[in-house]
Amino acid sequence: MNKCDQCIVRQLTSLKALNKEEVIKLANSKTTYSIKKGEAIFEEGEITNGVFCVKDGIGKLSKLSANGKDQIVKLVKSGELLGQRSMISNEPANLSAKAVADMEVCFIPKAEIIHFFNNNNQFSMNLMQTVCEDLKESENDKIALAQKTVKQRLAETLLYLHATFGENTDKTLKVQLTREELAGMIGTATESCIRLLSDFNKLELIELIGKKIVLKNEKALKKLAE
Amino acid sequence: MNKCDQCIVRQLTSLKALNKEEVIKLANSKTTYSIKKGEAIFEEGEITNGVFCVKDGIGKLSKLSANGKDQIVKLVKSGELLGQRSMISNEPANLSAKAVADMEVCFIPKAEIIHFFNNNNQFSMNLMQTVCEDLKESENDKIALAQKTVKQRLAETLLYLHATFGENTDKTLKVQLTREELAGMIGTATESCIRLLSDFNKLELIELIGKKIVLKNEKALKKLAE
DNA sequence: AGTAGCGCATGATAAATGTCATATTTAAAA
DNA sequence: TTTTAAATATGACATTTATCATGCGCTACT
Repeated sequence: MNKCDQCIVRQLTSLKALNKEEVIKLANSKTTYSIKKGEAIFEEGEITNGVFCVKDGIGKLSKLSANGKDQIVKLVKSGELLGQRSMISNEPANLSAKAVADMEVCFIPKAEIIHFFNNNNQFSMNLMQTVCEDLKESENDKIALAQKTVKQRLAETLLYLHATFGENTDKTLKVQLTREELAGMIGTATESCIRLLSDFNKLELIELIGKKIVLKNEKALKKLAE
Repeated sequence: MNKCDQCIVRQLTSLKALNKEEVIKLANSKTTYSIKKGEAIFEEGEITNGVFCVKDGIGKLSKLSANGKDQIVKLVKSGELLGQRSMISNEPANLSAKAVADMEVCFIPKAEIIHFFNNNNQFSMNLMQTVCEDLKESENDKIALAQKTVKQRLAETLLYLHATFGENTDKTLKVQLTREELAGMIGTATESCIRLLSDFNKLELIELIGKKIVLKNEKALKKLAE
């Protein structure tokens, strides 16, 4: 079995506060899953009864809206926990979690998390802080959505994707989202997103290599995003 | 001194989990403030070093954006805690808190909250749950901003104001926001907001009595908001 | 009473964004 | 390889929303 005490990713999460004994408990209760690109970890409305720790890959949290569009609320990468909110609130998942790139995740049952939360102050404080961090980010996103134009949000999102997930050796963005997904992140129509990418391309802010994207002028993008 | 054990509002917050001894500790450390309509409880960037428990009145959490508009992120009423997020994250306030109607708030120093958090599992779980609730709401707002039209968001917001804050004896909404504030809540220009209110008025969905608003056809508003 | 200032209202217009139609390219499947 | 479907791209147009200009009606102050 994969021992959690050797897991580097654990150190990036709230779980870093666990002591030796707790880590053993964790290792005995967790289940590891491989999720292929496009597959779901859990769907909106499901009761998860635990959290998923992302070991590798990239995932998206999204919600299908009335008009049929899939709104991406957040992207996640290794070192993040998924499903904490629903678990704590005792509610079915508000969002779906799907893999944008092949993922490895560990499922940790609710009972374990609650036990750690009640018996390890550092852990509960860490967990609290991550949720608070998510809240802050969400509020700031809200403000951006309310006050920035689609163009500004696209520029901002491209910079965010580059800063958060990095680039390949050919300088293209490592996260490869479809135009539809990108549109879903910034809250616009797919065609509008494609059109603006073309504009950015013509202005040499970015370069489009097939479906891949290279940031060519980050400074100008930053200025555009304000 | 106002004893916290008699405070009805305390029962509505995470603080309901405190035992007798803790409530005495709370009563000895808290400070009560009166905030007049328009005044700030704290401003964006301030370090608050504690939380504010809203006893009475209505407040808004907002952020001034680059273009000079004040984006309202959330309204708060009695029974809510303010500034938990910043306190937990050890960061200056991300948002300003101002009174929309005269308020009474109690300030509770950080040290007390942290002490309760570390020594009372029920309290820490309650606090965690409120932050999770805020997060869920914020994510749902984000989706609405990204996918609904201004008209839909206005209808939704009017219904929310009615459901959350109720109405006066003359049926007008109890929260009295300026058109500018209302526009700031739904993320649009003041003029667009005014124009849509006029439209709703003409369609008899609402009635405008001076600056006050009466919901006349909730069913149709709900349908409009989808 | 006058007048200054602010919030509300509305028109005219421009700009941003969405929608529908239709190519074109890319990737997957047979 | 050929075939097919899906993703990307672009044009034309409709709709939504923002912006600028102006006027009205309060209310506060002198």
